[in-house]
Amino acid sequence: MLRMSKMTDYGIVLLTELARAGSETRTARELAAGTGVPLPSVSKVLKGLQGAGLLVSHRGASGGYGLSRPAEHIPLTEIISALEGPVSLTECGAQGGHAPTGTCELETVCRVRGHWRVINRTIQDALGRLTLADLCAPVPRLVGLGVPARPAAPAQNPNPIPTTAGGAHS
Amino acid sequence: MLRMSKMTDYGIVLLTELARAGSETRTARELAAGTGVPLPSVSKVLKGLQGAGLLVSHRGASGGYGLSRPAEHIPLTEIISALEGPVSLTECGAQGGHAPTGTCELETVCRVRGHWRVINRTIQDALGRLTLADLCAPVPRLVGLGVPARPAAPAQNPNPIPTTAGGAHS
DNA sequence: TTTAATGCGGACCAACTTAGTCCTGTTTAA
DNA sequence: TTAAACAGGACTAAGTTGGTCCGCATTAAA
Repeated sequence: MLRMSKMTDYGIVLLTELARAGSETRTARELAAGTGVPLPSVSKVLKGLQGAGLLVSHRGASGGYGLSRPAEHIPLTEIISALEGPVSLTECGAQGGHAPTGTCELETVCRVRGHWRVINRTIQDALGRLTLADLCAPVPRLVGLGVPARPAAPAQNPNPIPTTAGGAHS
Repeated sequence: MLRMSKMTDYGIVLLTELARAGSETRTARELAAGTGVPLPSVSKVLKGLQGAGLLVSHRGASGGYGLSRPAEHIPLTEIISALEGPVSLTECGAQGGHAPTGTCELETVCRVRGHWRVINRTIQDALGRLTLADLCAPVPRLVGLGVPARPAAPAQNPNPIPTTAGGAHS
């Protein structure tokens, strides 16, 4: 499935809500009400985003959270990696030092490893080119994602087999 | 972390090993010995790949597994989705029907959803452009991944903050 | 000065997922 | 007939995740 954790999903929803508030701050309570995310989880996610430097917080009465910089300057990769570590499909290729060489017991025989670095960078590039501001735009009219503007065809994929094993998982 | 499951990782390692064998078949036992992956797991993964149509199996004595088609015609997306469902960062955008509309309780308020479709397709494109044959090539000299050849800079990312929350997760 | 609202930093738990093991068929070449 | 190999389960242990809760520190306003 290759999915993000729910918390990261929450984080993105909360950030877009916050971006819509412009320079005003919002309390965790307000954001919970506005998005439908349960308050304790909102709290936890916001704390994480604050720790990563994406949000600034004001404590005390009439406190709240605000973006630390304009939404245009917050790339999607940074949001994701703030909440669940470096964007990487495999442990071994993670640049953050998650697998400090030696963790993967197959390392000596693994002939695939070098390729993951490239693949991971590709995904990071695609995700990093998208900012929080893009996610706030009303209609998904995203360009410059690194994929040539092109119809729905699977591009240079010359095999006629329907991608994704068809019914196996549906 | 955004990672694949270990089983999928195994699957890819096993498939490359199998691709190296050309048109010969290999037994689960041989593959386990050749890759270092524990035999029961090898068995499980191969069964999955067989069910998805990526492998053909021959039962009985001197049986074994072989690729169902040339490695050049097996895109990476198909391998991944065979072992862990459709390639998608979120449940709600998954094309396989995993979340049959209504699963996500935030659906009515979620303003981000439309964007995920685009993001997911981007990643699918990048991954689908790569085949098993590419993964077998000795050196990662991969082109045409959909990302314009470009230096290591994170592209249009003008913020000075070190991506990935720095020490928080390392 | 007091009060109440708010974020901070944890500990904690239940549920789910994952990786791994094992067992009993069935098939098939020798 | 035999043994090697795949097929298809059930099962378990460990880890992760999502979610809850609590007491504390901070601060604006009454």
